[in-house]
Parts: sequence; structure tokens; C-alpha cells
Amino acid sequence: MTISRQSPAKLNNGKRPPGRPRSENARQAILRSTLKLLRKTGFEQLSIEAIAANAGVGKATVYRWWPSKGALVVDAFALSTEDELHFPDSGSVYRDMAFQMNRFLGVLRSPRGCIVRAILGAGQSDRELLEEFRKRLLRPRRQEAYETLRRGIERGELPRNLDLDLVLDTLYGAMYMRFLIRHDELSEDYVSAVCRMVLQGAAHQASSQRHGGAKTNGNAVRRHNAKVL
Amino acid sequence: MTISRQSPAKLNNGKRPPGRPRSENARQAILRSTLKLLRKTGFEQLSIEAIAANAGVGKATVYRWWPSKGALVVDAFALSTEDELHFPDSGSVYRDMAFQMNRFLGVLRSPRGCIVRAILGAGQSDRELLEEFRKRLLRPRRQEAYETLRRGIERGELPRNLDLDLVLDTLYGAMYMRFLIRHDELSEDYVSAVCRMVLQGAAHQASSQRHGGAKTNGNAVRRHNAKVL
Amino acid sequence: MTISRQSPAKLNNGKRPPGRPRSENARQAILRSTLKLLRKTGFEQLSIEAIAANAGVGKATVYRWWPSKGALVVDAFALSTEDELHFPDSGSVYRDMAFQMNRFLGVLRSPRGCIVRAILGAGQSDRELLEEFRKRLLRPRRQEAYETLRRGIERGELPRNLDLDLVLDTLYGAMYMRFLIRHDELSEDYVSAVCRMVLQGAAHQASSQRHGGAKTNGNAVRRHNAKVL
Amino acid sequence: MTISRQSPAKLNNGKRPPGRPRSENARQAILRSTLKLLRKTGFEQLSIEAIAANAGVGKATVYRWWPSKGALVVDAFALSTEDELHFPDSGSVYRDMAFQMNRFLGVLRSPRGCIVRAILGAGQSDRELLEEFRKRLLRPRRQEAYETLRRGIERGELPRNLDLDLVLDTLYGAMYMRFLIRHDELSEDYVSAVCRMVLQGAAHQASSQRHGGAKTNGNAVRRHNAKVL
DNA sequence: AGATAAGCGAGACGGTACGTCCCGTCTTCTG
DNA sequence: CAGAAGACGGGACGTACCGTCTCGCTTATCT
Repeated sequence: MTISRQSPAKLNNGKRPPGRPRSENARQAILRSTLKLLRKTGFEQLSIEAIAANAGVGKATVYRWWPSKGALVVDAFALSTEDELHFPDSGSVYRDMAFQMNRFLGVLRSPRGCIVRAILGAGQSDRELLEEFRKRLLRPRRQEAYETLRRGIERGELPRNLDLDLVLDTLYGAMYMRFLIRHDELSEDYVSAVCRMVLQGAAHQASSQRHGGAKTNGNAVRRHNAKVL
Repeated sequence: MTISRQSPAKLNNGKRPPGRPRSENARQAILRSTLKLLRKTGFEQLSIEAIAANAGVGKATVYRWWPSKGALVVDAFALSTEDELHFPDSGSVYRDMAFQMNRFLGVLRSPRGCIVRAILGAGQSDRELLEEFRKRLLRPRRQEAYETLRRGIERGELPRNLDLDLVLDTLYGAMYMRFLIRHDELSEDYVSAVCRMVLQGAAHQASSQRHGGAKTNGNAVRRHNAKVL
Repeated sequence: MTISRQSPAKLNNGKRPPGRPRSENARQAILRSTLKLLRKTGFEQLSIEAIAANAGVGKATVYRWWPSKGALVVDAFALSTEDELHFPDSGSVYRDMAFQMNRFLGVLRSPRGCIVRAILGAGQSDRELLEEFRKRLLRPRRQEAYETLRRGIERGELPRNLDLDLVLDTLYGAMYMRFLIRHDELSEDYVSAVCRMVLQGAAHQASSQRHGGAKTNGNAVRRHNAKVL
Repeated sequence: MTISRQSPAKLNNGKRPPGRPRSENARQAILRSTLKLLRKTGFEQLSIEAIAANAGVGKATVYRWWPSKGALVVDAFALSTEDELHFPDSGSVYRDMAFQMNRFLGVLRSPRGCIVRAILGAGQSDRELLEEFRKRLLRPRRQEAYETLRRGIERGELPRNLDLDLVLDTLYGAMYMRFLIRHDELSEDYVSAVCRMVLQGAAHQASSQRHGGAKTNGNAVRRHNAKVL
């Protein structure tokens, strides 16, 4: 899946649409050039003009399939990060989360990190771009994260009625904050410590329903305390 | 204090420099137009050309005093920010932190929120701008936050050897994440729940030295459990 | 006759070639759309893209049969032109010429006039197009005009050795000039006055051989003076 | 005078307008490049992009002062033809007209001829361009031509009440026709013969008031007959 | 009847130039 | 000498068409 505009093909009950089909060569050349130039010049200096020229492609071909520079960058980034951010199932919430967070950390500290920075930076003044980021990058991982936490709940490591988004935003928020504001080191130790602390807090937490719904269930907390780490 | 260039006056051992002095009218008109247009169009669309035109000022006058659009925006934001983000001392870490975080939430949800967004967005591709943000907005609050947490430690609500930055980045990271990625509601309830959970985790945490120093001290955790909320 | 490329049929000694034959519907739709859009937007704004879209035809179908926009326009104009520009034989050079010139005037002032304008305009930078215009529109009339003038010479209204092209270019040049430069009204009165004046001049003219050959023959002039108008 | 947009200076009661004044260097470089490229590539292929590049000037500087390619071309051409098409005063209408028409012929047959062709060609689908041509090139000469003919009338070579435009359009129309339609040679002899014939006709003409108003005054004609050539 | 062949619509392709916007610099006159 | 005004060289924008191409489909003739 990609965020680029869909070829009409898919909309036409599986039949090929009329007209010359989209060029796979052009698509890949564009995405490749985007990643290449993005690393070289950064998001701000990156111009569609340069991408098209570098890919040996008409500017119109870029605009035909991607509505904006941002969408193109998100698409290129997502394709380059496809399958390295999945969650394992080790039988321990802490191990599963810490593992994935460290993989994510690896991406953020690699050259691709500056692409994430670019997307979120530009996304602050481009709602569509940010939505693309969420749709392509955030939500798919989030679905897996839900499963990971639910497994922990089943195992009794975490209390029932836990607000999963609360936990996940706290975990990843701690990473994003150091990544985006750059006021302190974003290290493996930091990530592990965040994970440990937040899961500890989640395990002892009772009032975990969305936005402070049913506030307590104090017993549950104590029951799970010992297991979480 | 401002990050705009200094009028030559200051460089000349206190004596007024020769020539016409800098126009205070122009300075304020520029800052006012910046805030106005920033709210209307966002940082990306904001052009120096438009600011100058709106302020009835020559473009060169803007360039004479501010090195970049970002510097101008930070300067303008500082103008509009009062001392409303201080920490109280209520005798409870949770109450103190929750209070300040809710005040901060108020700023983020006010029209000024979009300026924070603009600064952090543009800061992703402008190191100086981001450093300006940290120096003028982040660090002063952080100093106060340290004090608040230390008081909690003194009172026994939190363990000694707690990594204060870890706690604070986790608390505020959860806010920044929803603020910047906008995938979910950033509400008072959310902020309170984050605060509760993280402080709970911090209280039960032993391995709190910077970057995973001494890993345990399990007793400390249990001792403080009851008090933290 | 048309300047569009010929269907291969004609080249194959009368036998139909294999393959699907050229679509007469498409051909007419294209020519109709060309005339329609030409009147609406003028030659410069006219795009093959628009013609094809308006005719409900693929662009390639246009390019298959016409080598250029100009050729298409001349072809379309020929479609719309009937045999309404012939010369009468009334026994008077003035009456014959004035009649035909006024018929021509009628065409120029009708909606078809703008097509003539378009052809001559585009012809200034397209030699083939201009040659097409001369071959299909100018020369056939010119032949008839020669006959008309010769009859006048036979009748003694005009001198022998008259440079017929000189006279005709002067007559029609006066029309074309106001038609193309549009600096003054191109009216029936104007056309009649031009015709009267030029024929008056031609009648009194002796040095009429091509490009100023034998310069005089003054007697001839005076002899025909009274009759010409 | 030029057809380019006027610097606001002229509109401000002679006072200099505020702001940086228009660059004379840029203006001349643009006009020079226009003429140069026009000769090399023709009007159709001529692009503003290329003119700006060749002149070492920003595209916006061209658009700031000339509304269209055509206006720029007319301006450049007019400046290059400033002072060579004036009418002499030799005491003979024929000599004066024939002289100027031959000078005009010289321009049309020089490399600049293709510029005239380009202007009139493009003017067929660009009313403003054609108006520029009339304003800058046609009318100034026409004013002088009126004077030339009036002197002839004063001298008795031509009848009073002569429709001057009728005569001039017939004279120049004959030139323009061969120049634009290119069906026959446009030579000095041709021009002279046209001039002779038309003036002969004008001299014998009585019904010369605009658009065939008062139709006769037959005596006048004969009286001037002998003198005209 | 099937093979072969060309025309057809649709529309994507690599390009070129468009006319606009804004950049950051400059050049002028005014206060 | 700061400021307003605004022209300057430059560069990217997103659009419109160019003329070519690749599809699947249709319509014919020729086995």
C-alpha cells in the first residue's frame, strides 16, 4: 500500500483501467531519488524539480501521483522501513516493548531519522502530511502494540481496563520528545528506563479507562505488581 | 531578551550610535504582524514579504534586525508569553506537576499553541531555532521542575537517585506527542492520567539513576507507593 | 481535396487495406470541434488536446491524420467554404470586380473571417500552411480574376499590357490590409471606393508591364478613361 | 517612448517615485536579447525564459515591464527602426511616397522583415499586440503620410476631399499583401508601379470623401491629372 | 472461424515554457 | 543614517500542452 494517489485500476472492480498503465519504473525512480536527495539536502531544500530531474522523469509525473512533497517523502520513507518495526512475542510485555522501541530507536538514529524529523517538522504546518504519517507509520504499529499489551493483560502482567493509548503515548512520547527537541541524549538505556518505569506505572495503575472513566479497581493493581518486569 | 540582532547602541559602550535610532514602532509592528499572520496562515505559508507589507515596513528593515523567519517567530512568541507556567508547592508531587502540566496544556490549546507547533516544526530543520526554543522556553521550566521533584524526594514520595530528566521527559513527552502528532485528544484527563501513571512508575522505580545506573533497590519502591498519589 | 494525410486505402491501387478503416465519425467530429473551438478561442489558444477532448477522440487519432494544428485548421476551413466567391460577367470590369470583392468582404466579416485571420496569422511562421492557403484559396480565385480583367481589356476598359497581378494585389491588398491590421473600418463603401480608384488608375496607366517593363504608352490611357467606371 | 509599462515616475508630476529606480541596463539587455533571439529562432519558438536567460535577467523583470512576448517584440522592433521611415518633402507626392515606400520595402526585406511578419502573424490572435503595432509603428508614419498627401493637395497634384486613408491603405495594402501572403515578388519595381497607379487613380478620382460621401466633383479630377506623376 | 492488422479511446510518459511568488540584496529618496 | 519603497537576479512552484507511447477493445480483410 502507498499513500500516492491510486491508479484507477483498483477502483474498477479489478479490471484494468483504460489508457496506458502507470509506469512502475518511473514510480520507483521517483521514490529512489526522493530518498537520495532527502538525505543529501534535507526536506526544506528538497524540490520536486530536483527529484524529477534526478529520476529522469517529467515533473507532471510526480504531481500526477503524489499530491505534495510531504506525501512523496512519507511514501518513500514508509517503503524503506517496511518490515523492521514489528513487535515480537516473547511472553513478556517489557521484553516485547523494549525490543520494538529499540528497533525504532535504531531507525531514528540512522540516516533515516532525519526523514522522520523532516516529516514531523513539515507536518506541523501541513495537516495532510501529518495525517499521512499517522496513517502509514503510526497506526499500523499501534495496532501491533495493542496486541502486545493485550497479551500482557491476558498473562496478568497488566491490569484489565488499561488505557492502551495512554500507555503507548507515554512510552513513545518520551522517545519523540528527546528526538524532536534534542535537549538530551536519546540512548538505549534511556529507552529501556522509560519502558521499565512506564510499565511499572501501568501495572500499578487502576484508573486506566479512557480519559479517567471508571476511576478505580485498586485491587487489580497490587495483584499484578510483581509480574510486570 | 530577544534573539534579534542588537541595535548598534549596545555595542558602543553605552553611548548612542550616530544616525537615526532604530524605530520602536517598526519593531512592534513587525512582531505584531508576525503573530497575526502566523495564526492566520501557519509558519510555512508565512512570508517575510507579507509580514513587511502587513506591518507597513520595508523588507530590508525586517532583514536588518532578524536573521531568519524562525528567529522572528520565536521573538514574537516571547512577546506574547507571560509567566504563567510556574510550579506551585502544594506538598504533593502529583498536585504540583499536574497543576503545571495543565497550565501548559492551556497554552498549547490556546491560539499560542500553533506558534509552539510552528517553532518546533521549523526547528526540525533549523538547529538555531530549536536551541532558541530550548534556551528560552524549555530550560527555565525544567529548573523549576527539578525543584518540584526534589521536594517530593525529600518528602519520601519519590525514591532517591531518581533520574529526574527521565521522569520529566516521560511526563512532557506524552503531552508533546499528542500535541505534535495529533493522533488523539490532548485533554485534561489525559494529562492527569499520564501524570498519575508516570509518578506511580517513578515511585516504584529503583533503577532510576541516569541511563540505567544501579538497576534495583526494590524496597524503596514499595515504601513510597502509598504516598505518591 | 485535403492536406490531411491520406488513408492508406488510396495508395493500395484501390483495394481496401487490411485493418480497421479510418473512422469517418472521428474525422468529422475533429473537424467540427476544430471550427467550434477556433471561433471560441482563436488559433493560438487552440490546443490539440482540447480538440481531441471536445471531439471525444484520442489525441493520437488527430496526430495520425493531420501533421499540424495549421493543417487541421485549413482543412476545417475548406469544409466550411462553398463556391461563393466566383466572378460574374456583367460587361463591366468595375461591376464584376466590385461584386466579387463584396462577396469576399462578406466572408471576411462572417465568423469564417476569423479562420482566415488564423490561417494567415499562423502562416507567418509556417510556410507550408501559407502555401496551402495560396493553393486552395488564393490561386483559384486569381485565375477567374485574370479572366475578368482580360474581358475588360477586350472591351477597351483597360489598357493592353496591364500588369494584372499588380492591379489585383492592389485591389485585394487594400482589403487584406484593413482586415489584418484592423486600423480602420472594412466596409462596402471602402471596398467600392478602392475598386473605383484602382481601376481608374489602371485605366490611365500605361507602364503596366510586369515590374515596370516598357514604361509608357500614354495614349492608351486616355482612350479608356471614360469607360472604366 | 515605449509600449512597456511606464515606471510610476512619469505619473507622479515629474517627481521620482519612491523605491529603487528601474534598471536601464536590464531594459536594454532585454531588448537586445529579444532582437537577437528573434532573428535566430523566430517569434513562435522565442520564449521569455530564453530572453531572460540570455539577458542575464530574472524572468520577473521581463514580466514587470512588458505584459506579453508580443509587446516586448514590438517594443524592441520599434526601437530598432526608429528613424528610417520618415517622409521627405521633394515637392512631388509621387516622389515622396515612392521614396518612403521603398525605405519601408528595405526594412521588410532585411532580417527585420521577419519581425514584422511575426508581429502581424501573432497579432491575428492577440488584439493587444496588434494595437501595439498600430500605435507604435503604423500611426506615427500615417501622420506623416497625411502631411505628404496634404502638401500634394495644396500643390494641386491631388483633389481636395480626397480620402487619405483610402489612398494610403491601397498603397501600403498592396505591399503588405505580397509581404504577408508571399504569392509574388515584392520588388522596387512593384512598389513604384503600385504607387504610380494608385496616385494616378487618386488624381482622377472625384468621389473621394470618406466612405463615398459626396460622390463627385468631376472637374477637380481632370484639372490635376497631368501633374500627379 | 480464426488469424492478422490497423484504427480507436484513453491516458501516462519525458519534456518545455508558462506566469507567479518569494527569496535575500540592492539602490534610491525622505525624515 | 534608519526606514519605506520597490526593482533586481534567482529559483522553484504547480499547470498546460506538446507529441509519443502503451494499453485493451473494435472493426475490418484475408486466409
